Amino acid sequence: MDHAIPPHYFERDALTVAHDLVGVTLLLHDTGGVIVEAEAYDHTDPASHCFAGRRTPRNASMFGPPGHAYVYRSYGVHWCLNFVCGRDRSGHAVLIRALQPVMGIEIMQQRRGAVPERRLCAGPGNLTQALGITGELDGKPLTAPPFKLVARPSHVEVVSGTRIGLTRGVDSPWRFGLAKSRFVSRPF
DNA sequence: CTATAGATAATCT
DNA sequence: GATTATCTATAGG
Repeated sequence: MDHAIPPHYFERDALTVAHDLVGVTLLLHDTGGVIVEAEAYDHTDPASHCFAGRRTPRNASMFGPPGHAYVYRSYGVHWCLNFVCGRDRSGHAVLIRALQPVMGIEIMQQRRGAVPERRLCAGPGNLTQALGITGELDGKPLTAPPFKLVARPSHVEVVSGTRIGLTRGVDSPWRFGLAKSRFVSRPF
C-alpha cells in the first residue's frame, strides 16, 4: 500500500525535510522515480536565493506556503525543482537533484536523448528535462496532480556532504543522498 | 574514474 | 555589466 506524503510533512525546516526526502518517490504524470539526492537552502544561507529574506520576482514562491513547488531557471537554460518547506514562510526550500528512474523510463529517455539510465535523472537540470518540468509548475502544490509523492520505506540509509556548484556556503553539509546509489549526480 | 573549459541567457545590481 | 543552486565535451590518470 502506498502512503502519500501529507501536507504537514513540509512544515519543517529545510534540513530536516531534505534528509527525510531521500527515498521518497516523486512522480509527475507518468514519469518519475526515487529521490536519491537533495540539498537544503534557507534564509540564513549565503548560497540561497532568499538569503537574508531578500525577495525578487523569481523567488516569490519560496516565500509562499510550504508543500508547493519553487521552479526557477538556472544559468538561463535549465529548470530546477525545489520543494518549499518551513513553518513561517521565511524562505526554506529543498532542491531535488537526482532520481532513480522508476516510472515512464522510455518517455524520459525520449526527452533526454541517448544517455545511460544512471544519468537519466542525475542532476537538477537533467531531472526536470526528463520529467517535463517547466516554470509553469512554479508555485503549484506538491500534494495534488500532476505531482504525486509516495512515502519511503521504513529503513533508508542517508549520507550527507557539501553541496554542489556553489561559490558561497560551500562548507555547509546540506546535501543528502541515498547511500551507495549510483543514480546520484556526483559521488558523496 | 576526476578535473577543467566553454557555452549559455535569464536574473539581478 | 556581472553573476549563476548547470551541463557537456574533452583531456588526463
